[in-house]
Amino acid sequence: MVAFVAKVGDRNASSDDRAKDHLLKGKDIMEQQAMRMKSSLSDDNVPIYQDIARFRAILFDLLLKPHDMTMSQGWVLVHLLRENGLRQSELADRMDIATVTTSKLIDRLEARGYVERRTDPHDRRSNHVYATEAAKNLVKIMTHTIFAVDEIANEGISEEDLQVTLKVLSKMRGNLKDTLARR
Amino acid sequence: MVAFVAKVGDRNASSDDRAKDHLLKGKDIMEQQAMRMKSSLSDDNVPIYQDIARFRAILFDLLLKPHDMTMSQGWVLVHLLRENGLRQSELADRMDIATVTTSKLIDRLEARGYVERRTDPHDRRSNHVYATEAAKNLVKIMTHTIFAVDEIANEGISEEDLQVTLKVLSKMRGNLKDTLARR
DNA sequence: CCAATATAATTAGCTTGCAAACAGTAATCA
DNA sequence: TGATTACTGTTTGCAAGCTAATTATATTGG
Repeated sequence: MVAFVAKVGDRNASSDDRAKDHLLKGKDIMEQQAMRMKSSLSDDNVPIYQDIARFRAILFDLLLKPHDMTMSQGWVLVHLLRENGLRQSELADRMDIATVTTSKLIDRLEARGYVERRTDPHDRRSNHVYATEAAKNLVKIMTHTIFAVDEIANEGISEEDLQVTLKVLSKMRGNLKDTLARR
Repeated sequence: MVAFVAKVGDRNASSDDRAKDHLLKGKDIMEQQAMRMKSSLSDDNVPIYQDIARFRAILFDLLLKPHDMTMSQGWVLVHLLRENGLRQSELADRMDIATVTTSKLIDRLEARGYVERRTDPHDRRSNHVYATEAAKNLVKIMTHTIFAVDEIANEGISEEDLQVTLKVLSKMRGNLKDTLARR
């Protein structure tokens, strides 16, 4: 399997490209080369974040299916049982998703009786969302499912390497979040 | 910020739970505890794979928007320019996505003239997909975009830690893929 | 040779995510 | 006070992913 970066590297080095390159903001070729080596070992490692997230979601939803629940909806309940009565916008903040996404997640949860919307009497724009009794079981199930998925994903990985990885991923998330926040 | 695993840990240790625990397959409490420590530093680190994938996709699509392209569609073109004429099912294999997803991605790309379907004369069930001339520019843009996203995401992370992380993520992807393959 | 099975692509229908546009409400400032 | 500005949530419309079912074609076993 040939590395993607190696394959397209030559094409990239053309003066034509250099001239109209605004994505890399005028870094010189050597710097670009260094960055390229750093950013990904091979083409197979570029979409790896997407792949892992997708596989984890499939596995998660597979394990949650018998309990009439999905990963995303489960996370809503986890957040609410930690801070019950959050406004929808606060919930969106906690989960780093758009308010419109929260809105639809709550629709589905409310339809099945897991949560309840109550309008704030002091600010009638706001809905506070409360987890119902039915939701409480789900958190135990979520906990089990998280462990089950992690157990599978982390098989054969040393504790030390895993710690480094979690530290790095945490930094990455911060970098990306900051960039998207100030766009 | 209190760790999720710590908060729900006590509830988990109840004998009731242990009895009907089938997700963790009878591991004893100490083992569960160890696994718990290993799997995630805190609740904030559980959905981190989803977050990073989502943020990367948003950033990717933001950078590709001026070029009338999305991340997922761009990857199709990258694969086709490496192995032109792949069948749809082969493309799905390469990208680790379902064939139905490939089908729709190709629909959108074909509508804008980036790819072309040609029925296999020897097996009329199969379509071979060819990238057109219009697609070739996109690969250069994809390359730039990958670098731009990685540059942002990897800011302030040591080369050494990044290597460890990519090695770990690669293993994780393998673990998850294998598990999903044999379900 | 034909019936059963397998494979390739699509259709239908769902979830989760986004952006843009809207309505309703609250807050600010002139 | 009244007009403008800002915030909260929803509607609409789309992309990208999935499963399940369908259609058409190949392959295989009896």
